[in-house]
Amino acid sequence: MSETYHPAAIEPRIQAQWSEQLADRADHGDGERFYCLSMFPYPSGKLHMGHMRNYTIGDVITRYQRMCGKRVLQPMGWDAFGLPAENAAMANGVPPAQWTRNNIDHMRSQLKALGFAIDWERELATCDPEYYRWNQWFFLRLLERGIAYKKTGLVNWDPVDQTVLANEQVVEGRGWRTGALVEKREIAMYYLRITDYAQELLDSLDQLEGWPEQVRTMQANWIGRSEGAEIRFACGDSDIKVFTTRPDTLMGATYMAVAAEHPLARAAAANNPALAEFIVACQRGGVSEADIATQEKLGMDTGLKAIHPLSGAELPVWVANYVLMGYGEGAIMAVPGHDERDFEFARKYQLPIVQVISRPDEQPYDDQQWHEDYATREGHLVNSGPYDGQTCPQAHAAIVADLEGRDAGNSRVQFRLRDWGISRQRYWGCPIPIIHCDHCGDVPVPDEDLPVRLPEDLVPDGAGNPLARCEAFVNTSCPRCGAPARRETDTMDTFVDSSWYFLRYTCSDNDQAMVDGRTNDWMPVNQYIGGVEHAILHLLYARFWTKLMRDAGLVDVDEPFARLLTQGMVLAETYFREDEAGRRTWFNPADVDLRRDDKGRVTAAVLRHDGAPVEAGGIEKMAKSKNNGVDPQALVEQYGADTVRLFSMFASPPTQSLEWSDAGVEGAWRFLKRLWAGIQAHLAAGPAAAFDPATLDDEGRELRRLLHETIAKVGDDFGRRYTFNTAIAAIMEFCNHLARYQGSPGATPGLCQEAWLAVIRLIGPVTPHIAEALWQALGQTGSLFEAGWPEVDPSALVRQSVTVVVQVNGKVRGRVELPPGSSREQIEQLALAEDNVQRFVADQTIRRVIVVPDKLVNIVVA
RNA sequence: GCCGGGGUGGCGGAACUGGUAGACGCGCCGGACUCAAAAUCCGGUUCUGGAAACAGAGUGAGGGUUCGAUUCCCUCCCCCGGCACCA
Repeated sequence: MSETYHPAAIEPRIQAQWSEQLADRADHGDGERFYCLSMFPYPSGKLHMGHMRNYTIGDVITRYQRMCGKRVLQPMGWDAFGLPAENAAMANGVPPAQWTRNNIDHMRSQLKALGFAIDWERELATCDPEYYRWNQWFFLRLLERGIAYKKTGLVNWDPVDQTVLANEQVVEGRGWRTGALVEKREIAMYYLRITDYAQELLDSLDQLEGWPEQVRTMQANWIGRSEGAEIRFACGDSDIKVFTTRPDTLMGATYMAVAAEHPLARAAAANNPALAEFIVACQRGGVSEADIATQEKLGMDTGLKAIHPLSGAELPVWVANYVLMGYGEGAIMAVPGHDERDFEFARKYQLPIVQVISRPDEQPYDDQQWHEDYATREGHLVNSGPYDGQTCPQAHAAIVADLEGRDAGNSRVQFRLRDWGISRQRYWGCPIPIIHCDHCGDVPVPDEDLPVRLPEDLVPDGAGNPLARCEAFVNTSCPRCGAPARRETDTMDTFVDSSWYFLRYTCSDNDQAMVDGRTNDWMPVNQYIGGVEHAILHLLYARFWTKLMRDAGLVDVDEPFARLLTQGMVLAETYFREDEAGRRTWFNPADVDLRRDDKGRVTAAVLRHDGAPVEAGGIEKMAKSKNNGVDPQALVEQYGADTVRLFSMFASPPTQSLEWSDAGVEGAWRFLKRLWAGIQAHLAAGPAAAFDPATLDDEGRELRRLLHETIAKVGDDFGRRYTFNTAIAAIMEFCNHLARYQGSPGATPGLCQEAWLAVIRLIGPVTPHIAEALWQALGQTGSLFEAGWPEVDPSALVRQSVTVVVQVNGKVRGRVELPPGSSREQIEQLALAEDNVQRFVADQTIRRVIVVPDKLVNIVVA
């Protein structure tokens, strides 16, 4: 054993041993199965801290579970299709395929250097035809079942580049490359009927007890089930169908509003140039919900009148930009008296506002000013003819019944969730296996012709999909009639790729089927780990896809992920200088030095190479745009993988954001050096004889109690709480005690040996290389990770005495020592005898004494 | 705008079920070792007052419940994530 800690020598040696032992294979060992999965990365170039943190969390859980005797599957793969590869291609002229595969090779080697216990035999990349052929195959099954279908949808359109833009490519209403004002455009796309599964996706959230409550809440809100009524308003020769959650307010409807894309709006615009112009104006701007929800509410009267189904009143029909074509029917009945958005709109356009629900305590209704209580269901009906005096629930039922009687409406459940549009007008994705034939229409590619391979040599230029211009790809013949035909050039949403990759890991070598029996052996994933930013979309689509595969008889599970851990983001300080024009230049924290006052407060920041000051821009998510990214690779080279792993687990609990700190990394490095030195000193003292715990002196007994308390604490933190930061803090704390004990004259070497062996096993999941090396140095044979988790000796936990805090009126005034399990009377008596307590109780009357056994006494005086 | 989360010393964070606020680490201050520095080791470190014992204040702001609130309830402020074509 070398005298000092040299990770650069240890880590490759230990990794080679693991590799030789096939230690990381999931089909190695015979314990209970445990599937530990981290969200696979997009191969963006190099590993960033978010990846590093995500995979370290997964590895800690994997190694801990393996030490507990489980047979663990921890796979890895690549979410390899997507927009960044096209952007890189535009910037560098390199085909996305080449760029992506180079990145994968580099990032794989980075992951291997970090010592993750990954079963690399199962690696997959979604851009491999052997993977995406099953996207295509299953899409064709969905088409047969009617789950996949074609309809039109709205997209962002860049009129200059003549291309569809992603929401992130729309910056302040303009195309990111051209600066042109973005328009909404309607195009034909393939959709999946996720709304057919809305109720099940909602109901089964209750079974996901291993998921964070906030994620379940977000998904439930996203699915957005609401109960209400569908109501039909006659309008000329047709009906306007609306959905409302408040049929009880029907008598307060004073106008109708339809989306700009609503057929009625279009029809009305045909001979109304002003309206046509307004509808065109509504086409401006992006399609994202955030854009639409924050824009100014605008509208225009169509001149059409709808007939109120109960009162027979004529209601004006408006086009309004706050009505969404994608939700409900693309039309609403407006009740400005009791809906805040309708109220605002009615005030703006001087439409009538009618109160139909009473206010609390019969306060008068003020139609100049919105009040929160207007939207409640607490009151009774007013101004509603026959329904006056009924409560809201009574009126709800009565009005729906009357509508049903007139065939003008019925009860209905509505979901906010919309069907999943999977078509993308992009090159770097999985081709949709459809052939367009002039005679036969849209014809599915026969199974035996799968996969439809994506040509890998194209380079996008930002103006449309290069696949559409690739004759070799597009031109084919119709599988049905043999006539010349064209391939579909849209590709699939990359969320399709990531909706089932976790199933494929279980059988990635099977070239005959999408999944097989091994899939059911491993599923569901016991622990899934990934960023909270995926809390809704990815996780919802993966749940949905799993249910689709279940209904196709391919898998048995209802839900893919039994337990979910959502990790926080990795943040770092930002530094910048601003020029006269207000443009900011950002400097990497690694190039900035801090000045401090004598209390350690930061007073200034200067750029190292020129010594001149820079401004602190606050702590932000690590990002290229702010130049505040810290490269894990550089730190691994400087300190070794174990130090970087240790710091990233120690700095904050996994679910919270982690603020990067080079000084903190230094602290982790120092701890590992002390650990090494402590064991070095222990070994230098000669062989440790066996010892009898019963013969230990007070110091020895105390140390052994701390050791076994620490073992219990760390096991709980790793296995149940997933608070790795507190586990590491407890290990550090114990090491401080152990080093002090070891250096004391009466130390028992056998106890030190027991303690060090336990410490190494406790820290092993976090810093596996140093732990394995020290395990060997302490004369142990076989791998540390085969050695099992240390067991708590209950006899070591027994205390001689406990400290009880004494409060007077809730303030701590003293402490008393007494044997555990002392009676209330004993505790109270000793507490009252304490000197400082006496000072506060002396001339006062004791009103009450609260005793929390072995912990606290509160004496209430007056 | 809507949905979800967060706010505790100079800094990252701890306090798990309403019971000692500040564990552990960083930084800073003082000391040891050294010709010196680095590394390492020892001591101190929430703020205010005090030599100390100790006292007062203190968990984003304000209010409430309770013997007792970082923890539960109400109102407000600020920051972050998601919003369906970023992944």
